[in-house]
Amino acid sequence: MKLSKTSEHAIRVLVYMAQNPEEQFSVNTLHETLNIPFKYLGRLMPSLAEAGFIVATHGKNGGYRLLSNYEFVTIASIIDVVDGMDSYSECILGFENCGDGKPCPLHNHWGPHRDAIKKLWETVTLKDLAKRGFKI
Amino acid sequence: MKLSKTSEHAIRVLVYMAQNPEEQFSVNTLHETLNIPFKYLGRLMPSLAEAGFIVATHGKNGGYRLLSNYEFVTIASIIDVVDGMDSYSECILGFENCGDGKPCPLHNHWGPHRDAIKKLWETVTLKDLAKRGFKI
DNA sequence: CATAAATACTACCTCCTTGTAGTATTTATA
DNA sequence: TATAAATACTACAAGGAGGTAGTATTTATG
Repeated sequence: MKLSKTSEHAIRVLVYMAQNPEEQFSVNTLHETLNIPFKYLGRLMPSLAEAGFIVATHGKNGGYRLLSNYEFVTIASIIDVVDGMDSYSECILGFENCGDGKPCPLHNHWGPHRDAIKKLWETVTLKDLAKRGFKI
Repeated sequence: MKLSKTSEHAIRVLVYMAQNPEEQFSVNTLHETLNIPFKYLGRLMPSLAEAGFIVATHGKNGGYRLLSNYEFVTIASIIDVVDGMDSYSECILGFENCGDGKPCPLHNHWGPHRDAIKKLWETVTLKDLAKRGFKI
């Protein structure tokens, strides 16, 4: 029922960056602004770059900048990179082949909620979340 | 987005027992029927007994039996014992004081789903789930 | 009373997540 | 060209979840 800490961090960083999508941010700035451990963030950012959300500039005055497709980056695509989206398709009781044909006791109760949340994450984009006035 | 393995086990055990609520089950029987590790189950059951879901009979021919209030035992009360229900009230991004007044970027999207699932777990009882034909 | 079969307890092991530390590499600039 | 400031890489440490193992305790029964 929770995101991993790493997913929380990733979403917060990217939403924060999306509030000033043209700006370049150093890891140190993000660390100080968002209260995310510096070294941990320094390991997360390259994976977000590899995933195609951001791009790094090396050397002095370097940092990270959002890619221009950020308007279409969904929460699901972020979770997918960090945690994986598997749990949003799987049985809540862990049965491999639970489904409409052979449901577990919770299947009919849980399925609609799980699907609704999955669809939510697949629909909401960084742009949707980048409005000011939110706690980041 | 997942229950812990231990919660999965606890729910499966209790739903299975609720299908024959008068019967007494040994840990070994439950282990073999439900494919839950014997020793792990042997540690889980006393905690379910302490929580008031089941009662143990010691010695030869002993085992566990559901208590008579099982009809009113909710999924939430089981999760509460094993995992805790805290995450069903907390902010999805981990903000301590996220709320309607000072929402995080996901608060308005996530809150309704989180609340709906919490209500579901607080509503569904072992009796509701004990119907036959389910995969246990 | 001895034995068998059951729960109860305690210690340990492994893996994953989170976080920390140090060092290498890259690049702007005085 | 030397320095400073940034990312990149790699190893390690702490803690919790899941699982294993062994032993103690309880009790029915021959």
